Amino acid sequence: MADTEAGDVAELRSVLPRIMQLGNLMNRSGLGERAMKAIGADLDRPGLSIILSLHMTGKALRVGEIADRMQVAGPHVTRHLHVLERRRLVRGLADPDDRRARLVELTPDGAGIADRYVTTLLGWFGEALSGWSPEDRRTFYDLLLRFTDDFAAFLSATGEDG
Amino acid sequence: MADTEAGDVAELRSVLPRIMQLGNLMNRSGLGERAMKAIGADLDRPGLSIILSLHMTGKALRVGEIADRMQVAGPHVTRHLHVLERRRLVRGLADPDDRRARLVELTPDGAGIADRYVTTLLGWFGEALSGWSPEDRRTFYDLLLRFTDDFAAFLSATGEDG
DNA sequence: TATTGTTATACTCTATAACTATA
DNA sequence: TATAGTTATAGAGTATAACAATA
Repeated sequence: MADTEAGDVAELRSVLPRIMQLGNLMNRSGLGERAMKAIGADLDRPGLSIILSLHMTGKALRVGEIADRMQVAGPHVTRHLHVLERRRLVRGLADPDDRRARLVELTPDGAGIADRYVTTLLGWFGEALSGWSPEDRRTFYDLLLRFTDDFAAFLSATGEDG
Repeated sequence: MADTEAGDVAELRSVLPRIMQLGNLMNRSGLGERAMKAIGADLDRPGLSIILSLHMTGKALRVGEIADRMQVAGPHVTRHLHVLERRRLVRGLADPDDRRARLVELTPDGAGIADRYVTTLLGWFGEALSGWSPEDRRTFYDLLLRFTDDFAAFLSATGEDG
């Protein structure tokens, strides 16, 4: 048992850099810029992030909800929404239930960009995984889902009290 | 075959948000700040990133090599190295082979912070995975390694020519 | 002439504070 | 009095340009 624990830690230690690397590949590394270029769009990262939040949710969101999903402060979203609205990629609606709030939704143009962006990224992942067996892909998807769920749950469980 | 392909794409589409989420958990989400707090250190993110680069490589690096690993421009590294040097977390050495270059290495203090940081993160991952069977962990580690390798290889293969 | 690194400068991203309108 | 959002302001992170020293 002690051996098993020690082995696990050693193994995990060798994996940690890869998890970090994956995080960097997704965020830094110019992956997003490359995909934007591939689809002929030129949004900055905050703008893209807003559009993807709306796209992945599939419905109109309040400004605060977008900020929560992006994990940024409210004013940051407000500012970038101005740009997106001017470019007719999103539009604001009144919230019938609360007149303080503002609902934001994608225009067809905005939805098109989001969809092409996601499709491009999917294509790249598919190519990177083209040498994998269907079983390995499936297993990887399952375990990755489980891992993100468990890790996010751990973080939120330990984040509030300790 | 067509069905298999379509199924794969649909599956991948459902996984992509999780890969993005994992990237966000690693980079945004305050995970790093939390770990810094847990070990009683107070480095900013660029400083931490420099120290981790040195720690993971395990040897002295040139300024340009650090910048490459962090995927940032050179002057950014130079600036933050000043701070780290003033705090005695890294120190610069002359490169005997090339007098233009400067080698940077961790001091014991710097190495201590890097090690405690990594150990803290490892502990958290271990806790998040505490409900997993050893077989599932092992499989996840293997596939994650393979995925980051394959994806990084795909990006660098397609990045230069097309 | 090309490369390593630094200094100087400017731009992007994001947070905090102060405020307005509605609840 | 509390909440949703905006405006104004400030600070961190990062890039580009200009330069110095060595190759």
